[in-house]
Amino acid sequence: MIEIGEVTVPAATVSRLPYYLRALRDLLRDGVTTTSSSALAERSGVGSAQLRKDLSYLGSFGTRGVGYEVETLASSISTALGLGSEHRLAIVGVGNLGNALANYSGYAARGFRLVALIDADPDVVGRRAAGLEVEHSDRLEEILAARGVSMVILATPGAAAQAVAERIVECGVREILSFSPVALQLPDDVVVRSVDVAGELQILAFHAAARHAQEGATVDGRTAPAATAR
Amino acid sequence: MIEIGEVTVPAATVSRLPYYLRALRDLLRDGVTTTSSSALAERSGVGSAQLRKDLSYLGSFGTRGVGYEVETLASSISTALGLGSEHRLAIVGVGNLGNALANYSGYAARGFRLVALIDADPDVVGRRAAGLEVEHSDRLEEILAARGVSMVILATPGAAAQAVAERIVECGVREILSFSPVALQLPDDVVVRSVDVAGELQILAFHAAARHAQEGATVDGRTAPAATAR
DNA sequence: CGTTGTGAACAGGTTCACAGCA
DNA sequence: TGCTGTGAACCTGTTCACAACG
Repeated sequence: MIEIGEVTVPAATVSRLPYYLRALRDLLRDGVTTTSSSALAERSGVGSAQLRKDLSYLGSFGTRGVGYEVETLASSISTALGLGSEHRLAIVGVGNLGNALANYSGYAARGFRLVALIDADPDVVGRRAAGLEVEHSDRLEEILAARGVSMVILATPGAAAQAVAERIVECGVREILSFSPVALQLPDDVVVRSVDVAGELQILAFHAAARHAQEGATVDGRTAPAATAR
Repeated sequence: MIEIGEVTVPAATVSRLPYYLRALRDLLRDGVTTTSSSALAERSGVGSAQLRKDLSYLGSFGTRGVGYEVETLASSISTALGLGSEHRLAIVGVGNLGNALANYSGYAARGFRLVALIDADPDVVGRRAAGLEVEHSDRLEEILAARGVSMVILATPGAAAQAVAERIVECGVREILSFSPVALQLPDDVVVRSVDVAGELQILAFHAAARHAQEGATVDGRTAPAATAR
């Protein structure tokens, strides 16, 4: 649970707000002005009760018997998410993935501004992407301070991640989105969201194995790749 | 909860198995042969009770008073995750992100084999990445069938995602890792894991807003500037 | 002894079902 | 009438604390 102002919002709710916001923006684009919890929930991939309960943590935005005004609700969620103020973003680690993330075009529309690209590899330093030049990580502290960076996307190799993260935190950054597959040890007040592509694939592999185990069992009784039983 | 063989494993547990596996591989690399639940938990970023409970769903792997043998445990988890058999992988949508994902080098080591790159853009078709040539999505069904693809990474623009996903499912693929920021409407037996970079940033923004609201409130009631430590 | 494996207590999140209201 | 907002019931997952045991 996360406190904001005098309200408390469950972490699970916060993690769904971006879905609602996206669905609302799609509706706006399509010229829809009013929607209902069930219609919006379907677009967001959740249940309608879930959606209403989530919104109830932020306030009361709908009209009973009618539904929600798309534009109003979108801006309310947007405000709750803190997208009113601009967040200045740096990408540290500009390999394949960091480069792809730099070229992502959706930052500005969502209140983020990419202001620095940083890497340790001399071959990468000096390259340009997204209108920025990649700068050397020796100057990391200087750059983060000068550009007023408040959020960092960390896309370094795993071996470098912990050390770099510590330097970043030392600069006062408290929100990090990490793509490095390591559990970062950082002070409690630092928020780290972690995206791990290989891990996601492994989770899918587990589901595949479960499916095959079941089919194997029901179809012909032979063992499919399964858990080492107890 | 997910059934595999005669065992039932909570989804939350499955989502942590990759962390444990990674930590174990790091230990192996460092030549460590034995570890304890608390040491392994620390490396994985979870509590030790959590780790032991998670492992208990898969079986009993440790020695009381001693701990776990790193290699044995790693291979047990690996088997549970279905990484024994090879999973044939296609990337659909080879833009910035798809390209970066194609160049990721860790697939083979984790039991995945990238066997096709597919895109709808004629400018992209024909390019090479990771030893493969990008092929046109007109031939998607043909390619997935011929290569025995069982898992797909979907990295198309949002507008195309739903339609492409339906074609993929039609080919018998039941595990999809999507990077497109839309809630895919697919049959219940299809497992979709979704990674949304913009969404993750928005969640971080919420945390930043919460932090500022608190500081602003306690400091002087006005909105506080940047997060200079607490 | 020291560490695992696990029942039992707890916490958090989801779903239900309906009262409240335009 | 129909949809929102929400207390209460339910369910899932986490943490505690200790018995089991090499």
